[in-house]
Amino acid sequence: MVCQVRDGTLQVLLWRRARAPHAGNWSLPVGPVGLAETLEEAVARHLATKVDVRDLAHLEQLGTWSAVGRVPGRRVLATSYLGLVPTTSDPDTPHDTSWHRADDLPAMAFDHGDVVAYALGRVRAKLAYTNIGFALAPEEFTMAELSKLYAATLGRPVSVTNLQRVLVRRDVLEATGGFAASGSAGGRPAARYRFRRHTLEVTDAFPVLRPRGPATAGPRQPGAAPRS
Amino acid sequence: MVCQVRDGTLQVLLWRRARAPHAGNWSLPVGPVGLAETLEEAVARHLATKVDVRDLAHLEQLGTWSAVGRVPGRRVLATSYLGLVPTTSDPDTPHDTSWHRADDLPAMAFDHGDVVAYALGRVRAKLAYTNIGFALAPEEFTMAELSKLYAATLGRPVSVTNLQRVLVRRDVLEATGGFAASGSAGGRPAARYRFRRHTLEVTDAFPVLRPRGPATAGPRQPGAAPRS
DNA sequence: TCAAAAGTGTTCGGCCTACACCCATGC
DNA sequence: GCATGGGTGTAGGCCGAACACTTTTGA
Repeated sequence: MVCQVRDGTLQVLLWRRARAPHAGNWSLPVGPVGLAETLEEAVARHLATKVDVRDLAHLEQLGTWSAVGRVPGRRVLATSYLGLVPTTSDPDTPHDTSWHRADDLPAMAFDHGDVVAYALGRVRAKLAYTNIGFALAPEEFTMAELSKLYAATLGRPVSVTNLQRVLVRRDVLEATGGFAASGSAGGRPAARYRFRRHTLEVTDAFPVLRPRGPATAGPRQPGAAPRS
Repeated sequence: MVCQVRDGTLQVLLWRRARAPHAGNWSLPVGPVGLAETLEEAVARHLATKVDVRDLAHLEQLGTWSAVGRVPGRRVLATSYLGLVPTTSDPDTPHDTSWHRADDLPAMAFDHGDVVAYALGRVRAKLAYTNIGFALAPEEFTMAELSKLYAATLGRPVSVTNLQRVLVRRDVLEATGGFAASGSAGGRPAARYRFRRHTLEVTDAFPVLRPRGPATAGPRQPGAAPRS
């Protein structure tokens, strides 16, 4: 399942099926695995050739669906993946595919509705305890822009102030030193930030039942303050 | 991958392969999926018939491994599962299978070492934010016993005091009203507890970036997506 | 000088750890 | 009594949410 923040909302790329079963219904992009490729390679291949998605900033496996009747007529196991595309990418999708708002999805073919619901839950959860935002955001951004991106993904407003503090304290973001120009209405220019790393990391593992670490061991010490 | 707390340590059930490839090496119990069964049904079937594991208190999918050369000679995709067995169960395992301490595992066939490492990480993580302990613990227990179980799984000591407070606050445990007998050395009798629910629940979804709920909303509600 | 937008200081509350202290039992 | 083990009270720390306040710009 490929998703991207477009026009201020989280959207999912769907494909309208041409043939039976479920002809005319929306489904996720799918395809078979070759004998000489991994699942990840197969996913990347199908996405690139079928829907022109070549800028996957993150790809992770969700799970394998195996209900016996999930595809009528024959036995098909399907392993689903979550792919994230940054806002700066705009694939040249074919006519039978289009983006759909995550909060307004159509009925879907097979068990793809379950897959999408699971995937959306996972992205939203991971925003809270990993640096997964790197895969949705552009290379550089202001905190206001990042807040809008998070809000679009989560489906609710996100405080700019607290977002900045949390992500900087966790060392997920760093200031680039650059500033965005003020708008025509004036206002203080916004500092530009970037994600420190562009591979998925758990930045805040759940802390319960762990003994309190020695005060010196904490890599919790922040870097330099974002002002210079 | 089946695991259980035995003799105060977390152990994994392994099977010694008789034939090539990897003859003589330890591997996880495996088996093919039938055309008319789900993956979960296939796992339960193989575990029951091959290694007499019939008391799976919890079974969850881990992921699908697809490296091209993972099985020499032919293409095999494998979907791995995590199965948990409570301490009260003692399967009658055949001669070619045996339990191995999680902290002292042998070299393993195929990519099974990776699977085991991944599974152990998942169990340990989920102890912190779900009620997954129900699948390892007996029906009733004292807090001292549960603490030993957690310690065995996590590989480090767990404070009885704080474990009790955390799990009761989250409404994961409830007192049965019964008491364990004091030992011969005396001491106050320990209250007996049980897990309130015996299906996996996220009891403490990661709270970051969420607006503060209305104070009247009571204890935290579950329902967020699983984190993994 | 004022409005607008960004960033910081500070308070508040929740939750978890640690540790001291109280309770119940057998000898 | 007193040792032994279980349970509770309480203090301290960390972290995040909320919000007021300061900073920096354009008109």
